[in-house]
Amino acid sequence: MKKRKKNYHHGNLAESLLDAVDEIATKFGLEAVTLRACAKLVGVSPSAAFRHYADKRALLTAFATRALVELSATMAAAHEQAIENQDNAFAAVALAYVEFALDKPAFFRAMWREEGIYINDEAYAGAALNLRAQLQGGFANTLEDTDAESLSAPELLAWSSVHGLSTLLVEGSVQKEASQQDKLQSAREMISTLLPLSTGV
Amino acid sequence: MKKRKKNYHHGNLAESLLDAVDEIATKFGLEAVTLRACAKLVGVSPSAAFRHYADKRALLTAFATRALVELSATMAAAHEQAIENQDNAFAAVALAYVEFALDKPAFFRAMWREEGIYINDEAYAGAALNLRAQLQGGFANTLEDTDAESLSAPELLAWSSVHGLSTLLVEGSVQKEASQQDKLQSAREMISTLLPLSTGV
DNA sequence: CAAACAATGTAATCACTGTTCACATAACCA
DNA sequence: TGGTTATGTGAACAGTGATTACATTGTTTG
Repeated sequence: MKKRKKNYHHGNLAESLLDAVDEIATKFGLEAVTLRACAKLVGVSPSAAFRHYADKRALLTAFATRALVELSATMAAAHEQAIENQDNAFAAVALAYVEFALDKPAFFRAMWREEGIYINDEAYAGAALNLRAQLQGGFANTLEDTDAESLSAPELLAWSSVHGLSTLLVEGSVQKEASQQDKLQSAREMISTLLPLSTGV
Repeated sequence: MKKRKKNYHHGNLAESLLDAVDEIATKFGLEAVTLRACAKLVGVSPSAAFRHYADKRALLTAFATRALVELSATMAAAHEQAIENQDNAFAAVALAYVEFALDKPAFFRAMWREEGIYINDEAYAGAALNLRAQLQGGFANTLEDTDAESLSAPELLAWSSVHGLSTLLVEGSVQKEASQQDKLQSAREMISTLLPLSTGV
């Protein structure tokens, strides 16, 4: 975090650019993220970015990867704490998913869009795979886990519903005017409707 | 559909531009949709578009509206046919939702993005409301419908899961390599897993 | 230690984007 | 008929991502 001044070489421009994306996306939305704005925010010429990222799309892919990692960490923490408290791990992880989307909509939006990121990028694909494992891990306590590779129907339903609710809330298709609290409450109710899946089998 | 040639005035440029968006988005993806490309496709100067749409965003909003209307119609048809066949109406409507997303990913993508369209546009909001009614109507047979205005927990779960699965499939986060058939099969399984949760009041 | 080399940043420039403005043309209506 | 409105044109504008030749710094090695 040290800021040496007057440095021709920035030090770790790659990471700083991601911070810039974060800041701009959080403040003004993903569509407002521009290569030049990021460069200016970091205090560097626009073309400098291309030394670290082949593309704007590559930059966004790196950002999406960071988002995936953060979400994984959030879910892992929720999982751990639920086990400590002897709460239902599935419900905790599912709620953490929605909560993350509500807290950091720019992150959440950036994570999944096939157009706009390089979905086959190695780091991205790895993070996505890891998140999926995290999801299945979160479900593992409660859901029938037939195959480690493919998602079982209950697992797919769980992920789909949680992901879908997050999307609908973030995009304003549902409860546009509601408070964060109300949205979370809806999420809780939806998740509890989902719970019978976990007790069976 | 008549194409009068050499007309300085196009006739119904507004609609034709939407067709152009459709064509380009379907062929090359939503991100490839450019005002100039649409204009060229229609055979008109770029600035002509602004006589009919205030913005590029307004054009995309109109396109999203069209998509919503089509989806509503698709679901209505599925609903009707299910009743004829004495099939489960909810399952039919839900499957139609996913099927639409898979068939017309550009439409589906365009429908929901808050950034990129004017979510408060009158026509758009109306179509969205109508779709929601359509959804609740589809569920009405099987789901407990407590309140016409707000979504009940089972309704929210139903919409969320169907919407989430569609998103995950369209964005390639799940079953990226699978065939259309396999994806639909997964959808069917997920929906049938969902059924007991929704019907059991 | 200095010279060669690689890594990193800059400035100028390109094609393309959405958008605007003054103007041209056609349709409509009194 | 003539004038008003609706619609389309062409030339511009600033802003975008991207490339190129060049400048600066950090690192390695003889």
